[in-house]
Amino acid sequence: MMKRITIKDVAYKAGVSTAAVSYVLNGKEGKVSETTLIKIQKAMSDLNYIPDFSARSLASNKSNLIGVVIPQTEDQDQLLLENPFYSDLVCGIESQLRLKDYHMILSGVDKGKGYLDLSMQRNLDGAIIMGIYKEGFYDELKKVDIPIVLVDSYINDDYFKKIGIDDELGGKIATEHLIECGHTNIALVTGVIRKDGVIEKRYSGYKQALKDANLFYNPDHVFEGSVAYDYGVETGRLIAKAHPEITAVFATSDMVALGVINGLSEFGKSVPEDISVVGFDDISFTKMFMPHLTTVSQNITERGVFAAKLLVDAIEDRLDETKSNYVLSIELIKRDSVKIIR
Amino acid sequence: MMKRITIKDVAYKAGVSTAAVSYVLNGKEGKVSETTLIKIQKAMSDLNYIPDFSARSLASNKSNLIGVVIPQTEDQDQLLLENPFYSDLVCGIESQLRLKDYHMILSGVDKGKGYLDLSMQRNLDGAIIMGIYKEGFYDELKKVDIPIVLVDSYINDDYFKKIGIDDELGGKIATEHLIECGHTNIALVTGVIRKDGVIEKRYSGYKQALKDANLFYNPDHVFEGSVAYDYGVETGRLIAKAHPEITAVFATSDMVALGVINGLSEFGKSVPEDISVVGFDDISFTKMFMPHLTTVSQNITERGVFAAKLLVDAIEDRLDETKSNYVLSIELIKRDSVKIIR
DNA sequence: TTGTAGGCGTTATCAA
DNA sequence: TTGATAACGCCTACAA
Repeated sequence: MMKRITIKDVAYKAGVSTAAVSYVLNGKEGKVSETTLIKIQKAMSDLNYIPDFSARSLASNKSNLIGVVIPQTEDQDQLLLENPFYSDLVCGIESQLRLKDYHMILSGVDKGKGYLDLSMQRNLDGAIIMGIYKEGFYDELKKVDIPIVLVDSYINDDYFKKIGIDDELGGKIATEHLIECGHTNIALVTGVIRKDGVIEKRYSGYKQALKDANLFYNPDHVFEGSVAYDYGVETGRLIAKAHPEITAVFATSDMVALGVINGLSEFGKSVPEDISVVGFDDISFTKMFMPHLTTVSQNITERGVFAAKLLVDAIEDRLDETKSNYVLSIELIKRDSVKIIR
Repeated sequence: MMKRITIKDVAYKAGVSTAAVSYVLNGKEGKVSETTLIKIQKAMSDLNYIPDFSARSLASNKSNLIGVVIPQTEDQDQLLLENPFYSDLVCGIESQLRLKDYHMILSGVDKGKGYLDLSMQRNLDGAIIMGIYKEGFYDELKKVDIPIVLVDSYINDDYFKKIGIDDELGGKIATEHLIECGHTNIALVTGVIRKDGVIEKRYSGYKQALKDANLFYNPDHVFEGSVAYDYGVETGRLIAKAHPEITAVFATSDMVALGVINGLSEFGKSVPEDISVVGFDDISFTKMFMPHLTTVSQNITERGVFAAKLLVDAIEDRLDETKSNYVLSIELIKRDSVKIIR
């Protein structure tokens, strides 16, 4: 192991005190004279000095570490990174954090255990949490007292910065589009509708659109299971077999939409000829899938970037304290999975 | 912020010295008596003690942090996490690391900059590097003197632990399968063939299979560009338009294979009826794609788990020092994208 | 088996 | 504008 170059070595070489070095390290301009600044900078680069963040964190309580939490599979074993929605988000977050000189600890959260441990152990400067968790989880989070950005959560608590989209509107425009195209029997295929979750809002939007169009809301046409691909397949089959009246499907995630399409096709139903499908998310994968999916786009990577930027701003104290909800725009992208039937 | 509980508080509450607490913290059994052990444990849980890893890292040079590096997009901006191959791998790594009480810093590496900085700053205990980088990168890595696991690299240096598959064999069995099915004009669609990379080996396997079957190797049938989806589309179109003689394609990644299939279909060619395709990787996506892709499976998530396990073993010094290459098994998964033509 | 105390690399306070 | 020096929380000889 190469001997570690410390602030002392730099100070010695530059002929100044460690305090001076620390000042320039932390960009405390004005604390040192031009000449010493230059001496120190030279010494640092000559010696190839690399600061030790552990020491810095110990002394200053600032770690430049951000915790990023994403949901896990049911068995709490694997991260849901295979879901392109989350991986896109993480990409955005990472690129922005790196830009701002932060590092990211990506992890799931163990069942039972909370996130308190990790945040305290590592002196996290902040955290980005995706998905929704049980109540106690958030209470714990508050105890740590660091800035936290919640992605896709309708938790009603101004302590947290929340970034999301207007999910209700999303559900509404997706459904409206189908209605405009002449569909009246529109199924909803969705994940579990839980309080404070995005799904609940999309569901509301769906119902609202039906109501606005004076269409009958049929609970039998709501298929509530999961937003994963497999549930889509299952439901697609079911619709093909048992619901000839259904001519369109609004799926609350692209993944489940793709599943529906494949499930339908197993029974000879094709999209959009026989049944129209609208998805939600606009994951990068959809471009590879035939037919190209009409979907509600939410610019996922950009959201990751935004979340990271917001968090860093909060950490570095240049944020409007009062604002806690940030809503990004969405857009219906019309592609080839919807047929006009009148 | 809740006042931090330190080792001192615990010691005081348990009526022992801080040293004793530190001993039990580090599982130095035998250093403390049964009774003090119990007292300390009680004090720890009563006070809800959470150790500070920064301090620990500073004092002991052990951070329980692992660096994980994955390749980035060309512009060095975003991680390639949208590539399910990497996200699956990361899932495997994370789950295993969490199990062993390590955390993961996931990052790309900035152009120009090396990885030395991050590893030194954070006192990384080890690193997992995916993909291949330029020579200097590895030299730097060695300077840090921590265990390193390389995924998918044929770098010839025993300093690093390498985990991979027999890519040459993979290329061979994929091609052989096509040959067995009667194909003689088999195109190769692949990423850039670079030294010490996996692609080079798969390419060798391809050539070897042709040779073994006394088939003519036609350089015009090698399409070398990238392993990304878009290049596949492009090449699929090209083959459809300009290469009627080609009846089969071996694509060196599933992503590019899917691209080829879609590119072909744009010109009315369907798989496997008109052209057969074999992929490589067996990413989780393939199950959603029609036709189901015949591919060389490499059990990606498990590889991630294995890489993490290997690294932790190396860090904790229970590894056979002499062994530096670990080769995991692969398997040809026959699905629906290959047609028997004789 | 237990406790004391110095040190890890940095920041920050306070004098100079 | 500088420089000693005491924290920060933990580990680990060394001594008791």
